[in-house]
Amino acid sequence: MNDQPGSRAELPRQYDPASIEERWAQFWVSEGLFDVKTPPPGADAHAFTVLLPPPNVTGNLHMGHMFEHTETDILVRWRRMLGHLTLWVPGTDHAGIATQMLVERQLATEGTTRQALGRAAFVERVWQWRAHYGGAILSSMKRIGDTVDWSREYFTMDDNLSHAVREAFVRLHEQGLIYRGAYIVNWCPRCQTAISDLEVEHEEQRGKLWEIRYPVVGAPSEFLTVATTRPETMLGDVAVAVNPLDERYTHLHGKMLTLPLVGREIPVIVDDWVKSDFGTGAVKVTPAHDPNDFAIGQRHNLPSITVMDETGHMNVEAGAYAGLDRYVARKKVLEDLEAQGLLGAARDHVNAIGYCARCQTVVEPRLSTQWFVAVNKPAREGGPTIASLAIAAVQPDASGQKPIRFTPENNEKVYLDWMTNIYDWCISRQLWWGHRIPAWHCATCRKITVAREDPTACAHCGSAEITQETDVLDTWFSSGLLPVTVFGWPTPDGLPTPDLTAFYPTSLLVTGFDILFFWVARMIMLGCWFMQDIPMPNGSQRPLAETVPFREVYIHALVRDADRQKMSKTKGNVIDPVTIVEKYGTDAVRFTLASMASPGTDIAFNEARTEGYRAFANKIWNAARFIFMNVERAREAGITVDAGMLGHMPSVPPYAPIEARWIAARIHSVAHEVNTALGEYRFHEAANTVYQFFWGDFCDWYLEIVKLRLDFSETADKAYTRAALTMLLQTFETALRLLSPIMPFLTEELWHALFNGEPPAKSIALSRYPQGDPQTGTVEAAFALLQELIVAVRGLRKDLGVEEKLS
RNA sequence: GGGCGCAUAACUCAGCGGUAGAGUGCCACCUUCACACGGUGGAAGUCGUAGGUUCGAAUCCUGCUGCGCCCACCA
Repeated sequence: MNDQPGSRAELPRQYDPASIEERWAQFWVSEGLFDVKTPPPGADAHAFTVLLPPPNVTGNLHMGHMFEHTETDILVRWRRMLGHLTLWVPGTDHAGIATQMLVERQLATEGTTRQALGRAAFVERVWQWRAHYGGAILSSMKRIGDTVDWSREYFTMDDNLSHAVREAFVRLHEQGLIYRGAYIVNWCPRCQTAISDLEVEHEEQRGKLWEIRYPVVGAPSEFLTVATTRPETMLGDVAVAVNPLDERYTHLHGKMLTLPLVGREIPVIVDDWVKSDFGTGAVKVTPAHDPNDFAIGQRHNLPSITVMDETGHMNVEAGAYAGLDRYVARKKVLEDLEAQGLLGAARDHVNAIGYCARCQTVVEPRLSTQWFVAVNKPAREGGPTIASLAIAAVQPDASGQKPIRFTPENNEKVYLDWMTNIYDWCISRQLWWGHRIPAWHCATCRKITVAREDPTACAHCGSAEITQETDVLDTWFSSGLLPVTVFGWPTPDGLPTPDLTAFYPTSLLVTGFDILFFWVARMIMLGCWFMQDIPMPNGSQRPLAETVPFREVYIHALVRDADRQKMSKTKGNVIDPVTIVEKYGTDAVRFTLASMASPGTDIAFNEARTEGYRAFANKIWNAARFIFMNVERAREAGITVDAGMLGHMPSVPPYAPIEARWIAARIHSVAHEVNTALGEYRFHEAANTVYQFFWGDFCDWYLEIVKLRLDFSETADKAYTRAALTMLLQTFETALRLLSPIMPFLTEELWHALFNGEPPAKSIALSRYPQGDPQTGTVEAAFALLQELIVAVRGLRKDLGVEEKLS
């Protein structure tokens, strides 16, 4: 008759997660239990701060998210219960290229395009998309019990964050660290934008290495043979390069060649970069379509001829081939060369083809004008570079401590290798969805004005003929700033905001390997760079260790399907966490993920395992039913347990029954082990330890023995029964707290019920986490002996065919 | 071309120097008043392969085989 939360009346025989989870999820949010007020300056709050990797608003949460959120939430709940001021900041990411592509796809199904819509209308469409998916993501997070601070939830294109992005851009520009220029970049002909090296996926493919004979001018019947994998680019050749030491070609140095099919004359040049032992030892130089060729072109002052447009079709410079798709052009070029007898051998050749990570189109290296961040250039003579700070941030400082620590450790090496070999970062994208670059081009003097506020005139010549740059910023430029921007950077006075003082550096980042370079590295780069100028609260210079965006990075594994396949929408093997959660209960799914979360090992998610943990939840539920039932019986017999005894680690006098001394020792051991495991991100160990304790020790042994002690008859020794009952309740209550970071819903429900609706705190999540001392093992050893004896007797009984009821 | 990871019970995975573990599944018995999403008992692995170190190796080292991943401007 009483279905209020926290009522202990008449629990059903079977645990039904659906009947309680929505209720508690709502309660946690509506009560604002995990919202954190900024502590006043000077308060020593022991903050534990985590920034949630903002999910992309490209779709709903997937199992990988739930895994990441589960691990983080376990740690966050644990830290909170340890008494830290615990802040977990949620948000969502606009995910420029990814989201734009999905909306374009949606438009395609409606028979239209973004171009037909126009920029403003298209962006409006993307905002609608974002409203839908962003909302879905946030409600899923609530459903799975993430204890984030909802009052601080953000979207990467919120006004304040956009403002910060702009400030960062302007500041880097002022420091001479942002430049614009024509360079070879990875270009996706489908997305029609530049993409970064990281957004290119390489795949080895069998192809051909074609040899083409270039006639030598003034020497009839003499040729210089080059080798290429992309013959169509020859139309843009401006030279042929050979190694200066290659004696085969010494006589051709400085000679001119006739570029086949085009007729243009191009020089033979020498460059160390050319490897004599590859191909023919002669390289065609196409500066507009190859990064190495571009570098050669720079060294030798060669022109660049672009023969392909932004859609991957040949342009007017390609003459007769203009308008052809790049692969059609390739075929035709080969045919025409063949016809002219200029095509040599076509050798089998394996090389790595680059694909756009978003749409899988083959990427084209292309000369185009882009914006870059100079990562290896100091802002002032002798000063640090962005990369140098990001390198120092993971290496031991003067005190021998690493400002940032990676778990698993080997990720540190991967990070360092990447950061030490880093190139300038191309941050411009020819997209419509994102932060527009705050630069204005002057039609009069052609110069560029970069400004904090939208200018009305050119800063150089005063002309009003200015138009804003159409490019937007790489998504990761804005998300890379999040650790500072969510806490109020930039500040008008250049001093740390109260939030920065209290919460920066954040304590921990839990994220996947796939965004180690994209995001983790960029946060370190930008965080260290901008925070070096923000003094410490006492006005002193901020040391490197206080500029880092986070002190620890935990890199989690990947969730795969039961067959170890990577989950992907195209394969159709994506597991929707909400579906699974509705089927088994959130706690069972969380427990599954935790129990399999061994650092560094991918998870093959299979439901069979979840079924097992659903049974575990049911076991806990029924243990509670049993206990509550006995509390009720005891009350009827005039025996009550002092609620003041609850909330502490069970302790027993030496004369207490052995099972009481044993379970007390066990829960101390278990608490100790679980705390240690969580401190080392060993989720599976924590989960298995509590599982083993609750089912194996508490239910199978302790509970069975306690049954014999609970005598409510008239003649019973009430003090004796009361002591047993107290110990039982105390242990159970402790176990609930121990379990609650992993199974927050069930433990919340039972905890409130245990206190009969009058718990000592609004939520079990606000209670204290059990702490235990390692045990000497004497009681445990003695009890183990007893267990062995009982098992032996049971076996004997079975062997002899004695009926169990006879005892 | 560099670098990394994994191979343990039918399945999914722990263990990582000292007598092989868990969940699921399987077999037998038990519907006993918390729970059949249960209880009790049980079967099940020459820990990929070949060597080496050690008193002792699934656990450390080396080679091999098979998967998988990351990084890379040799046309």
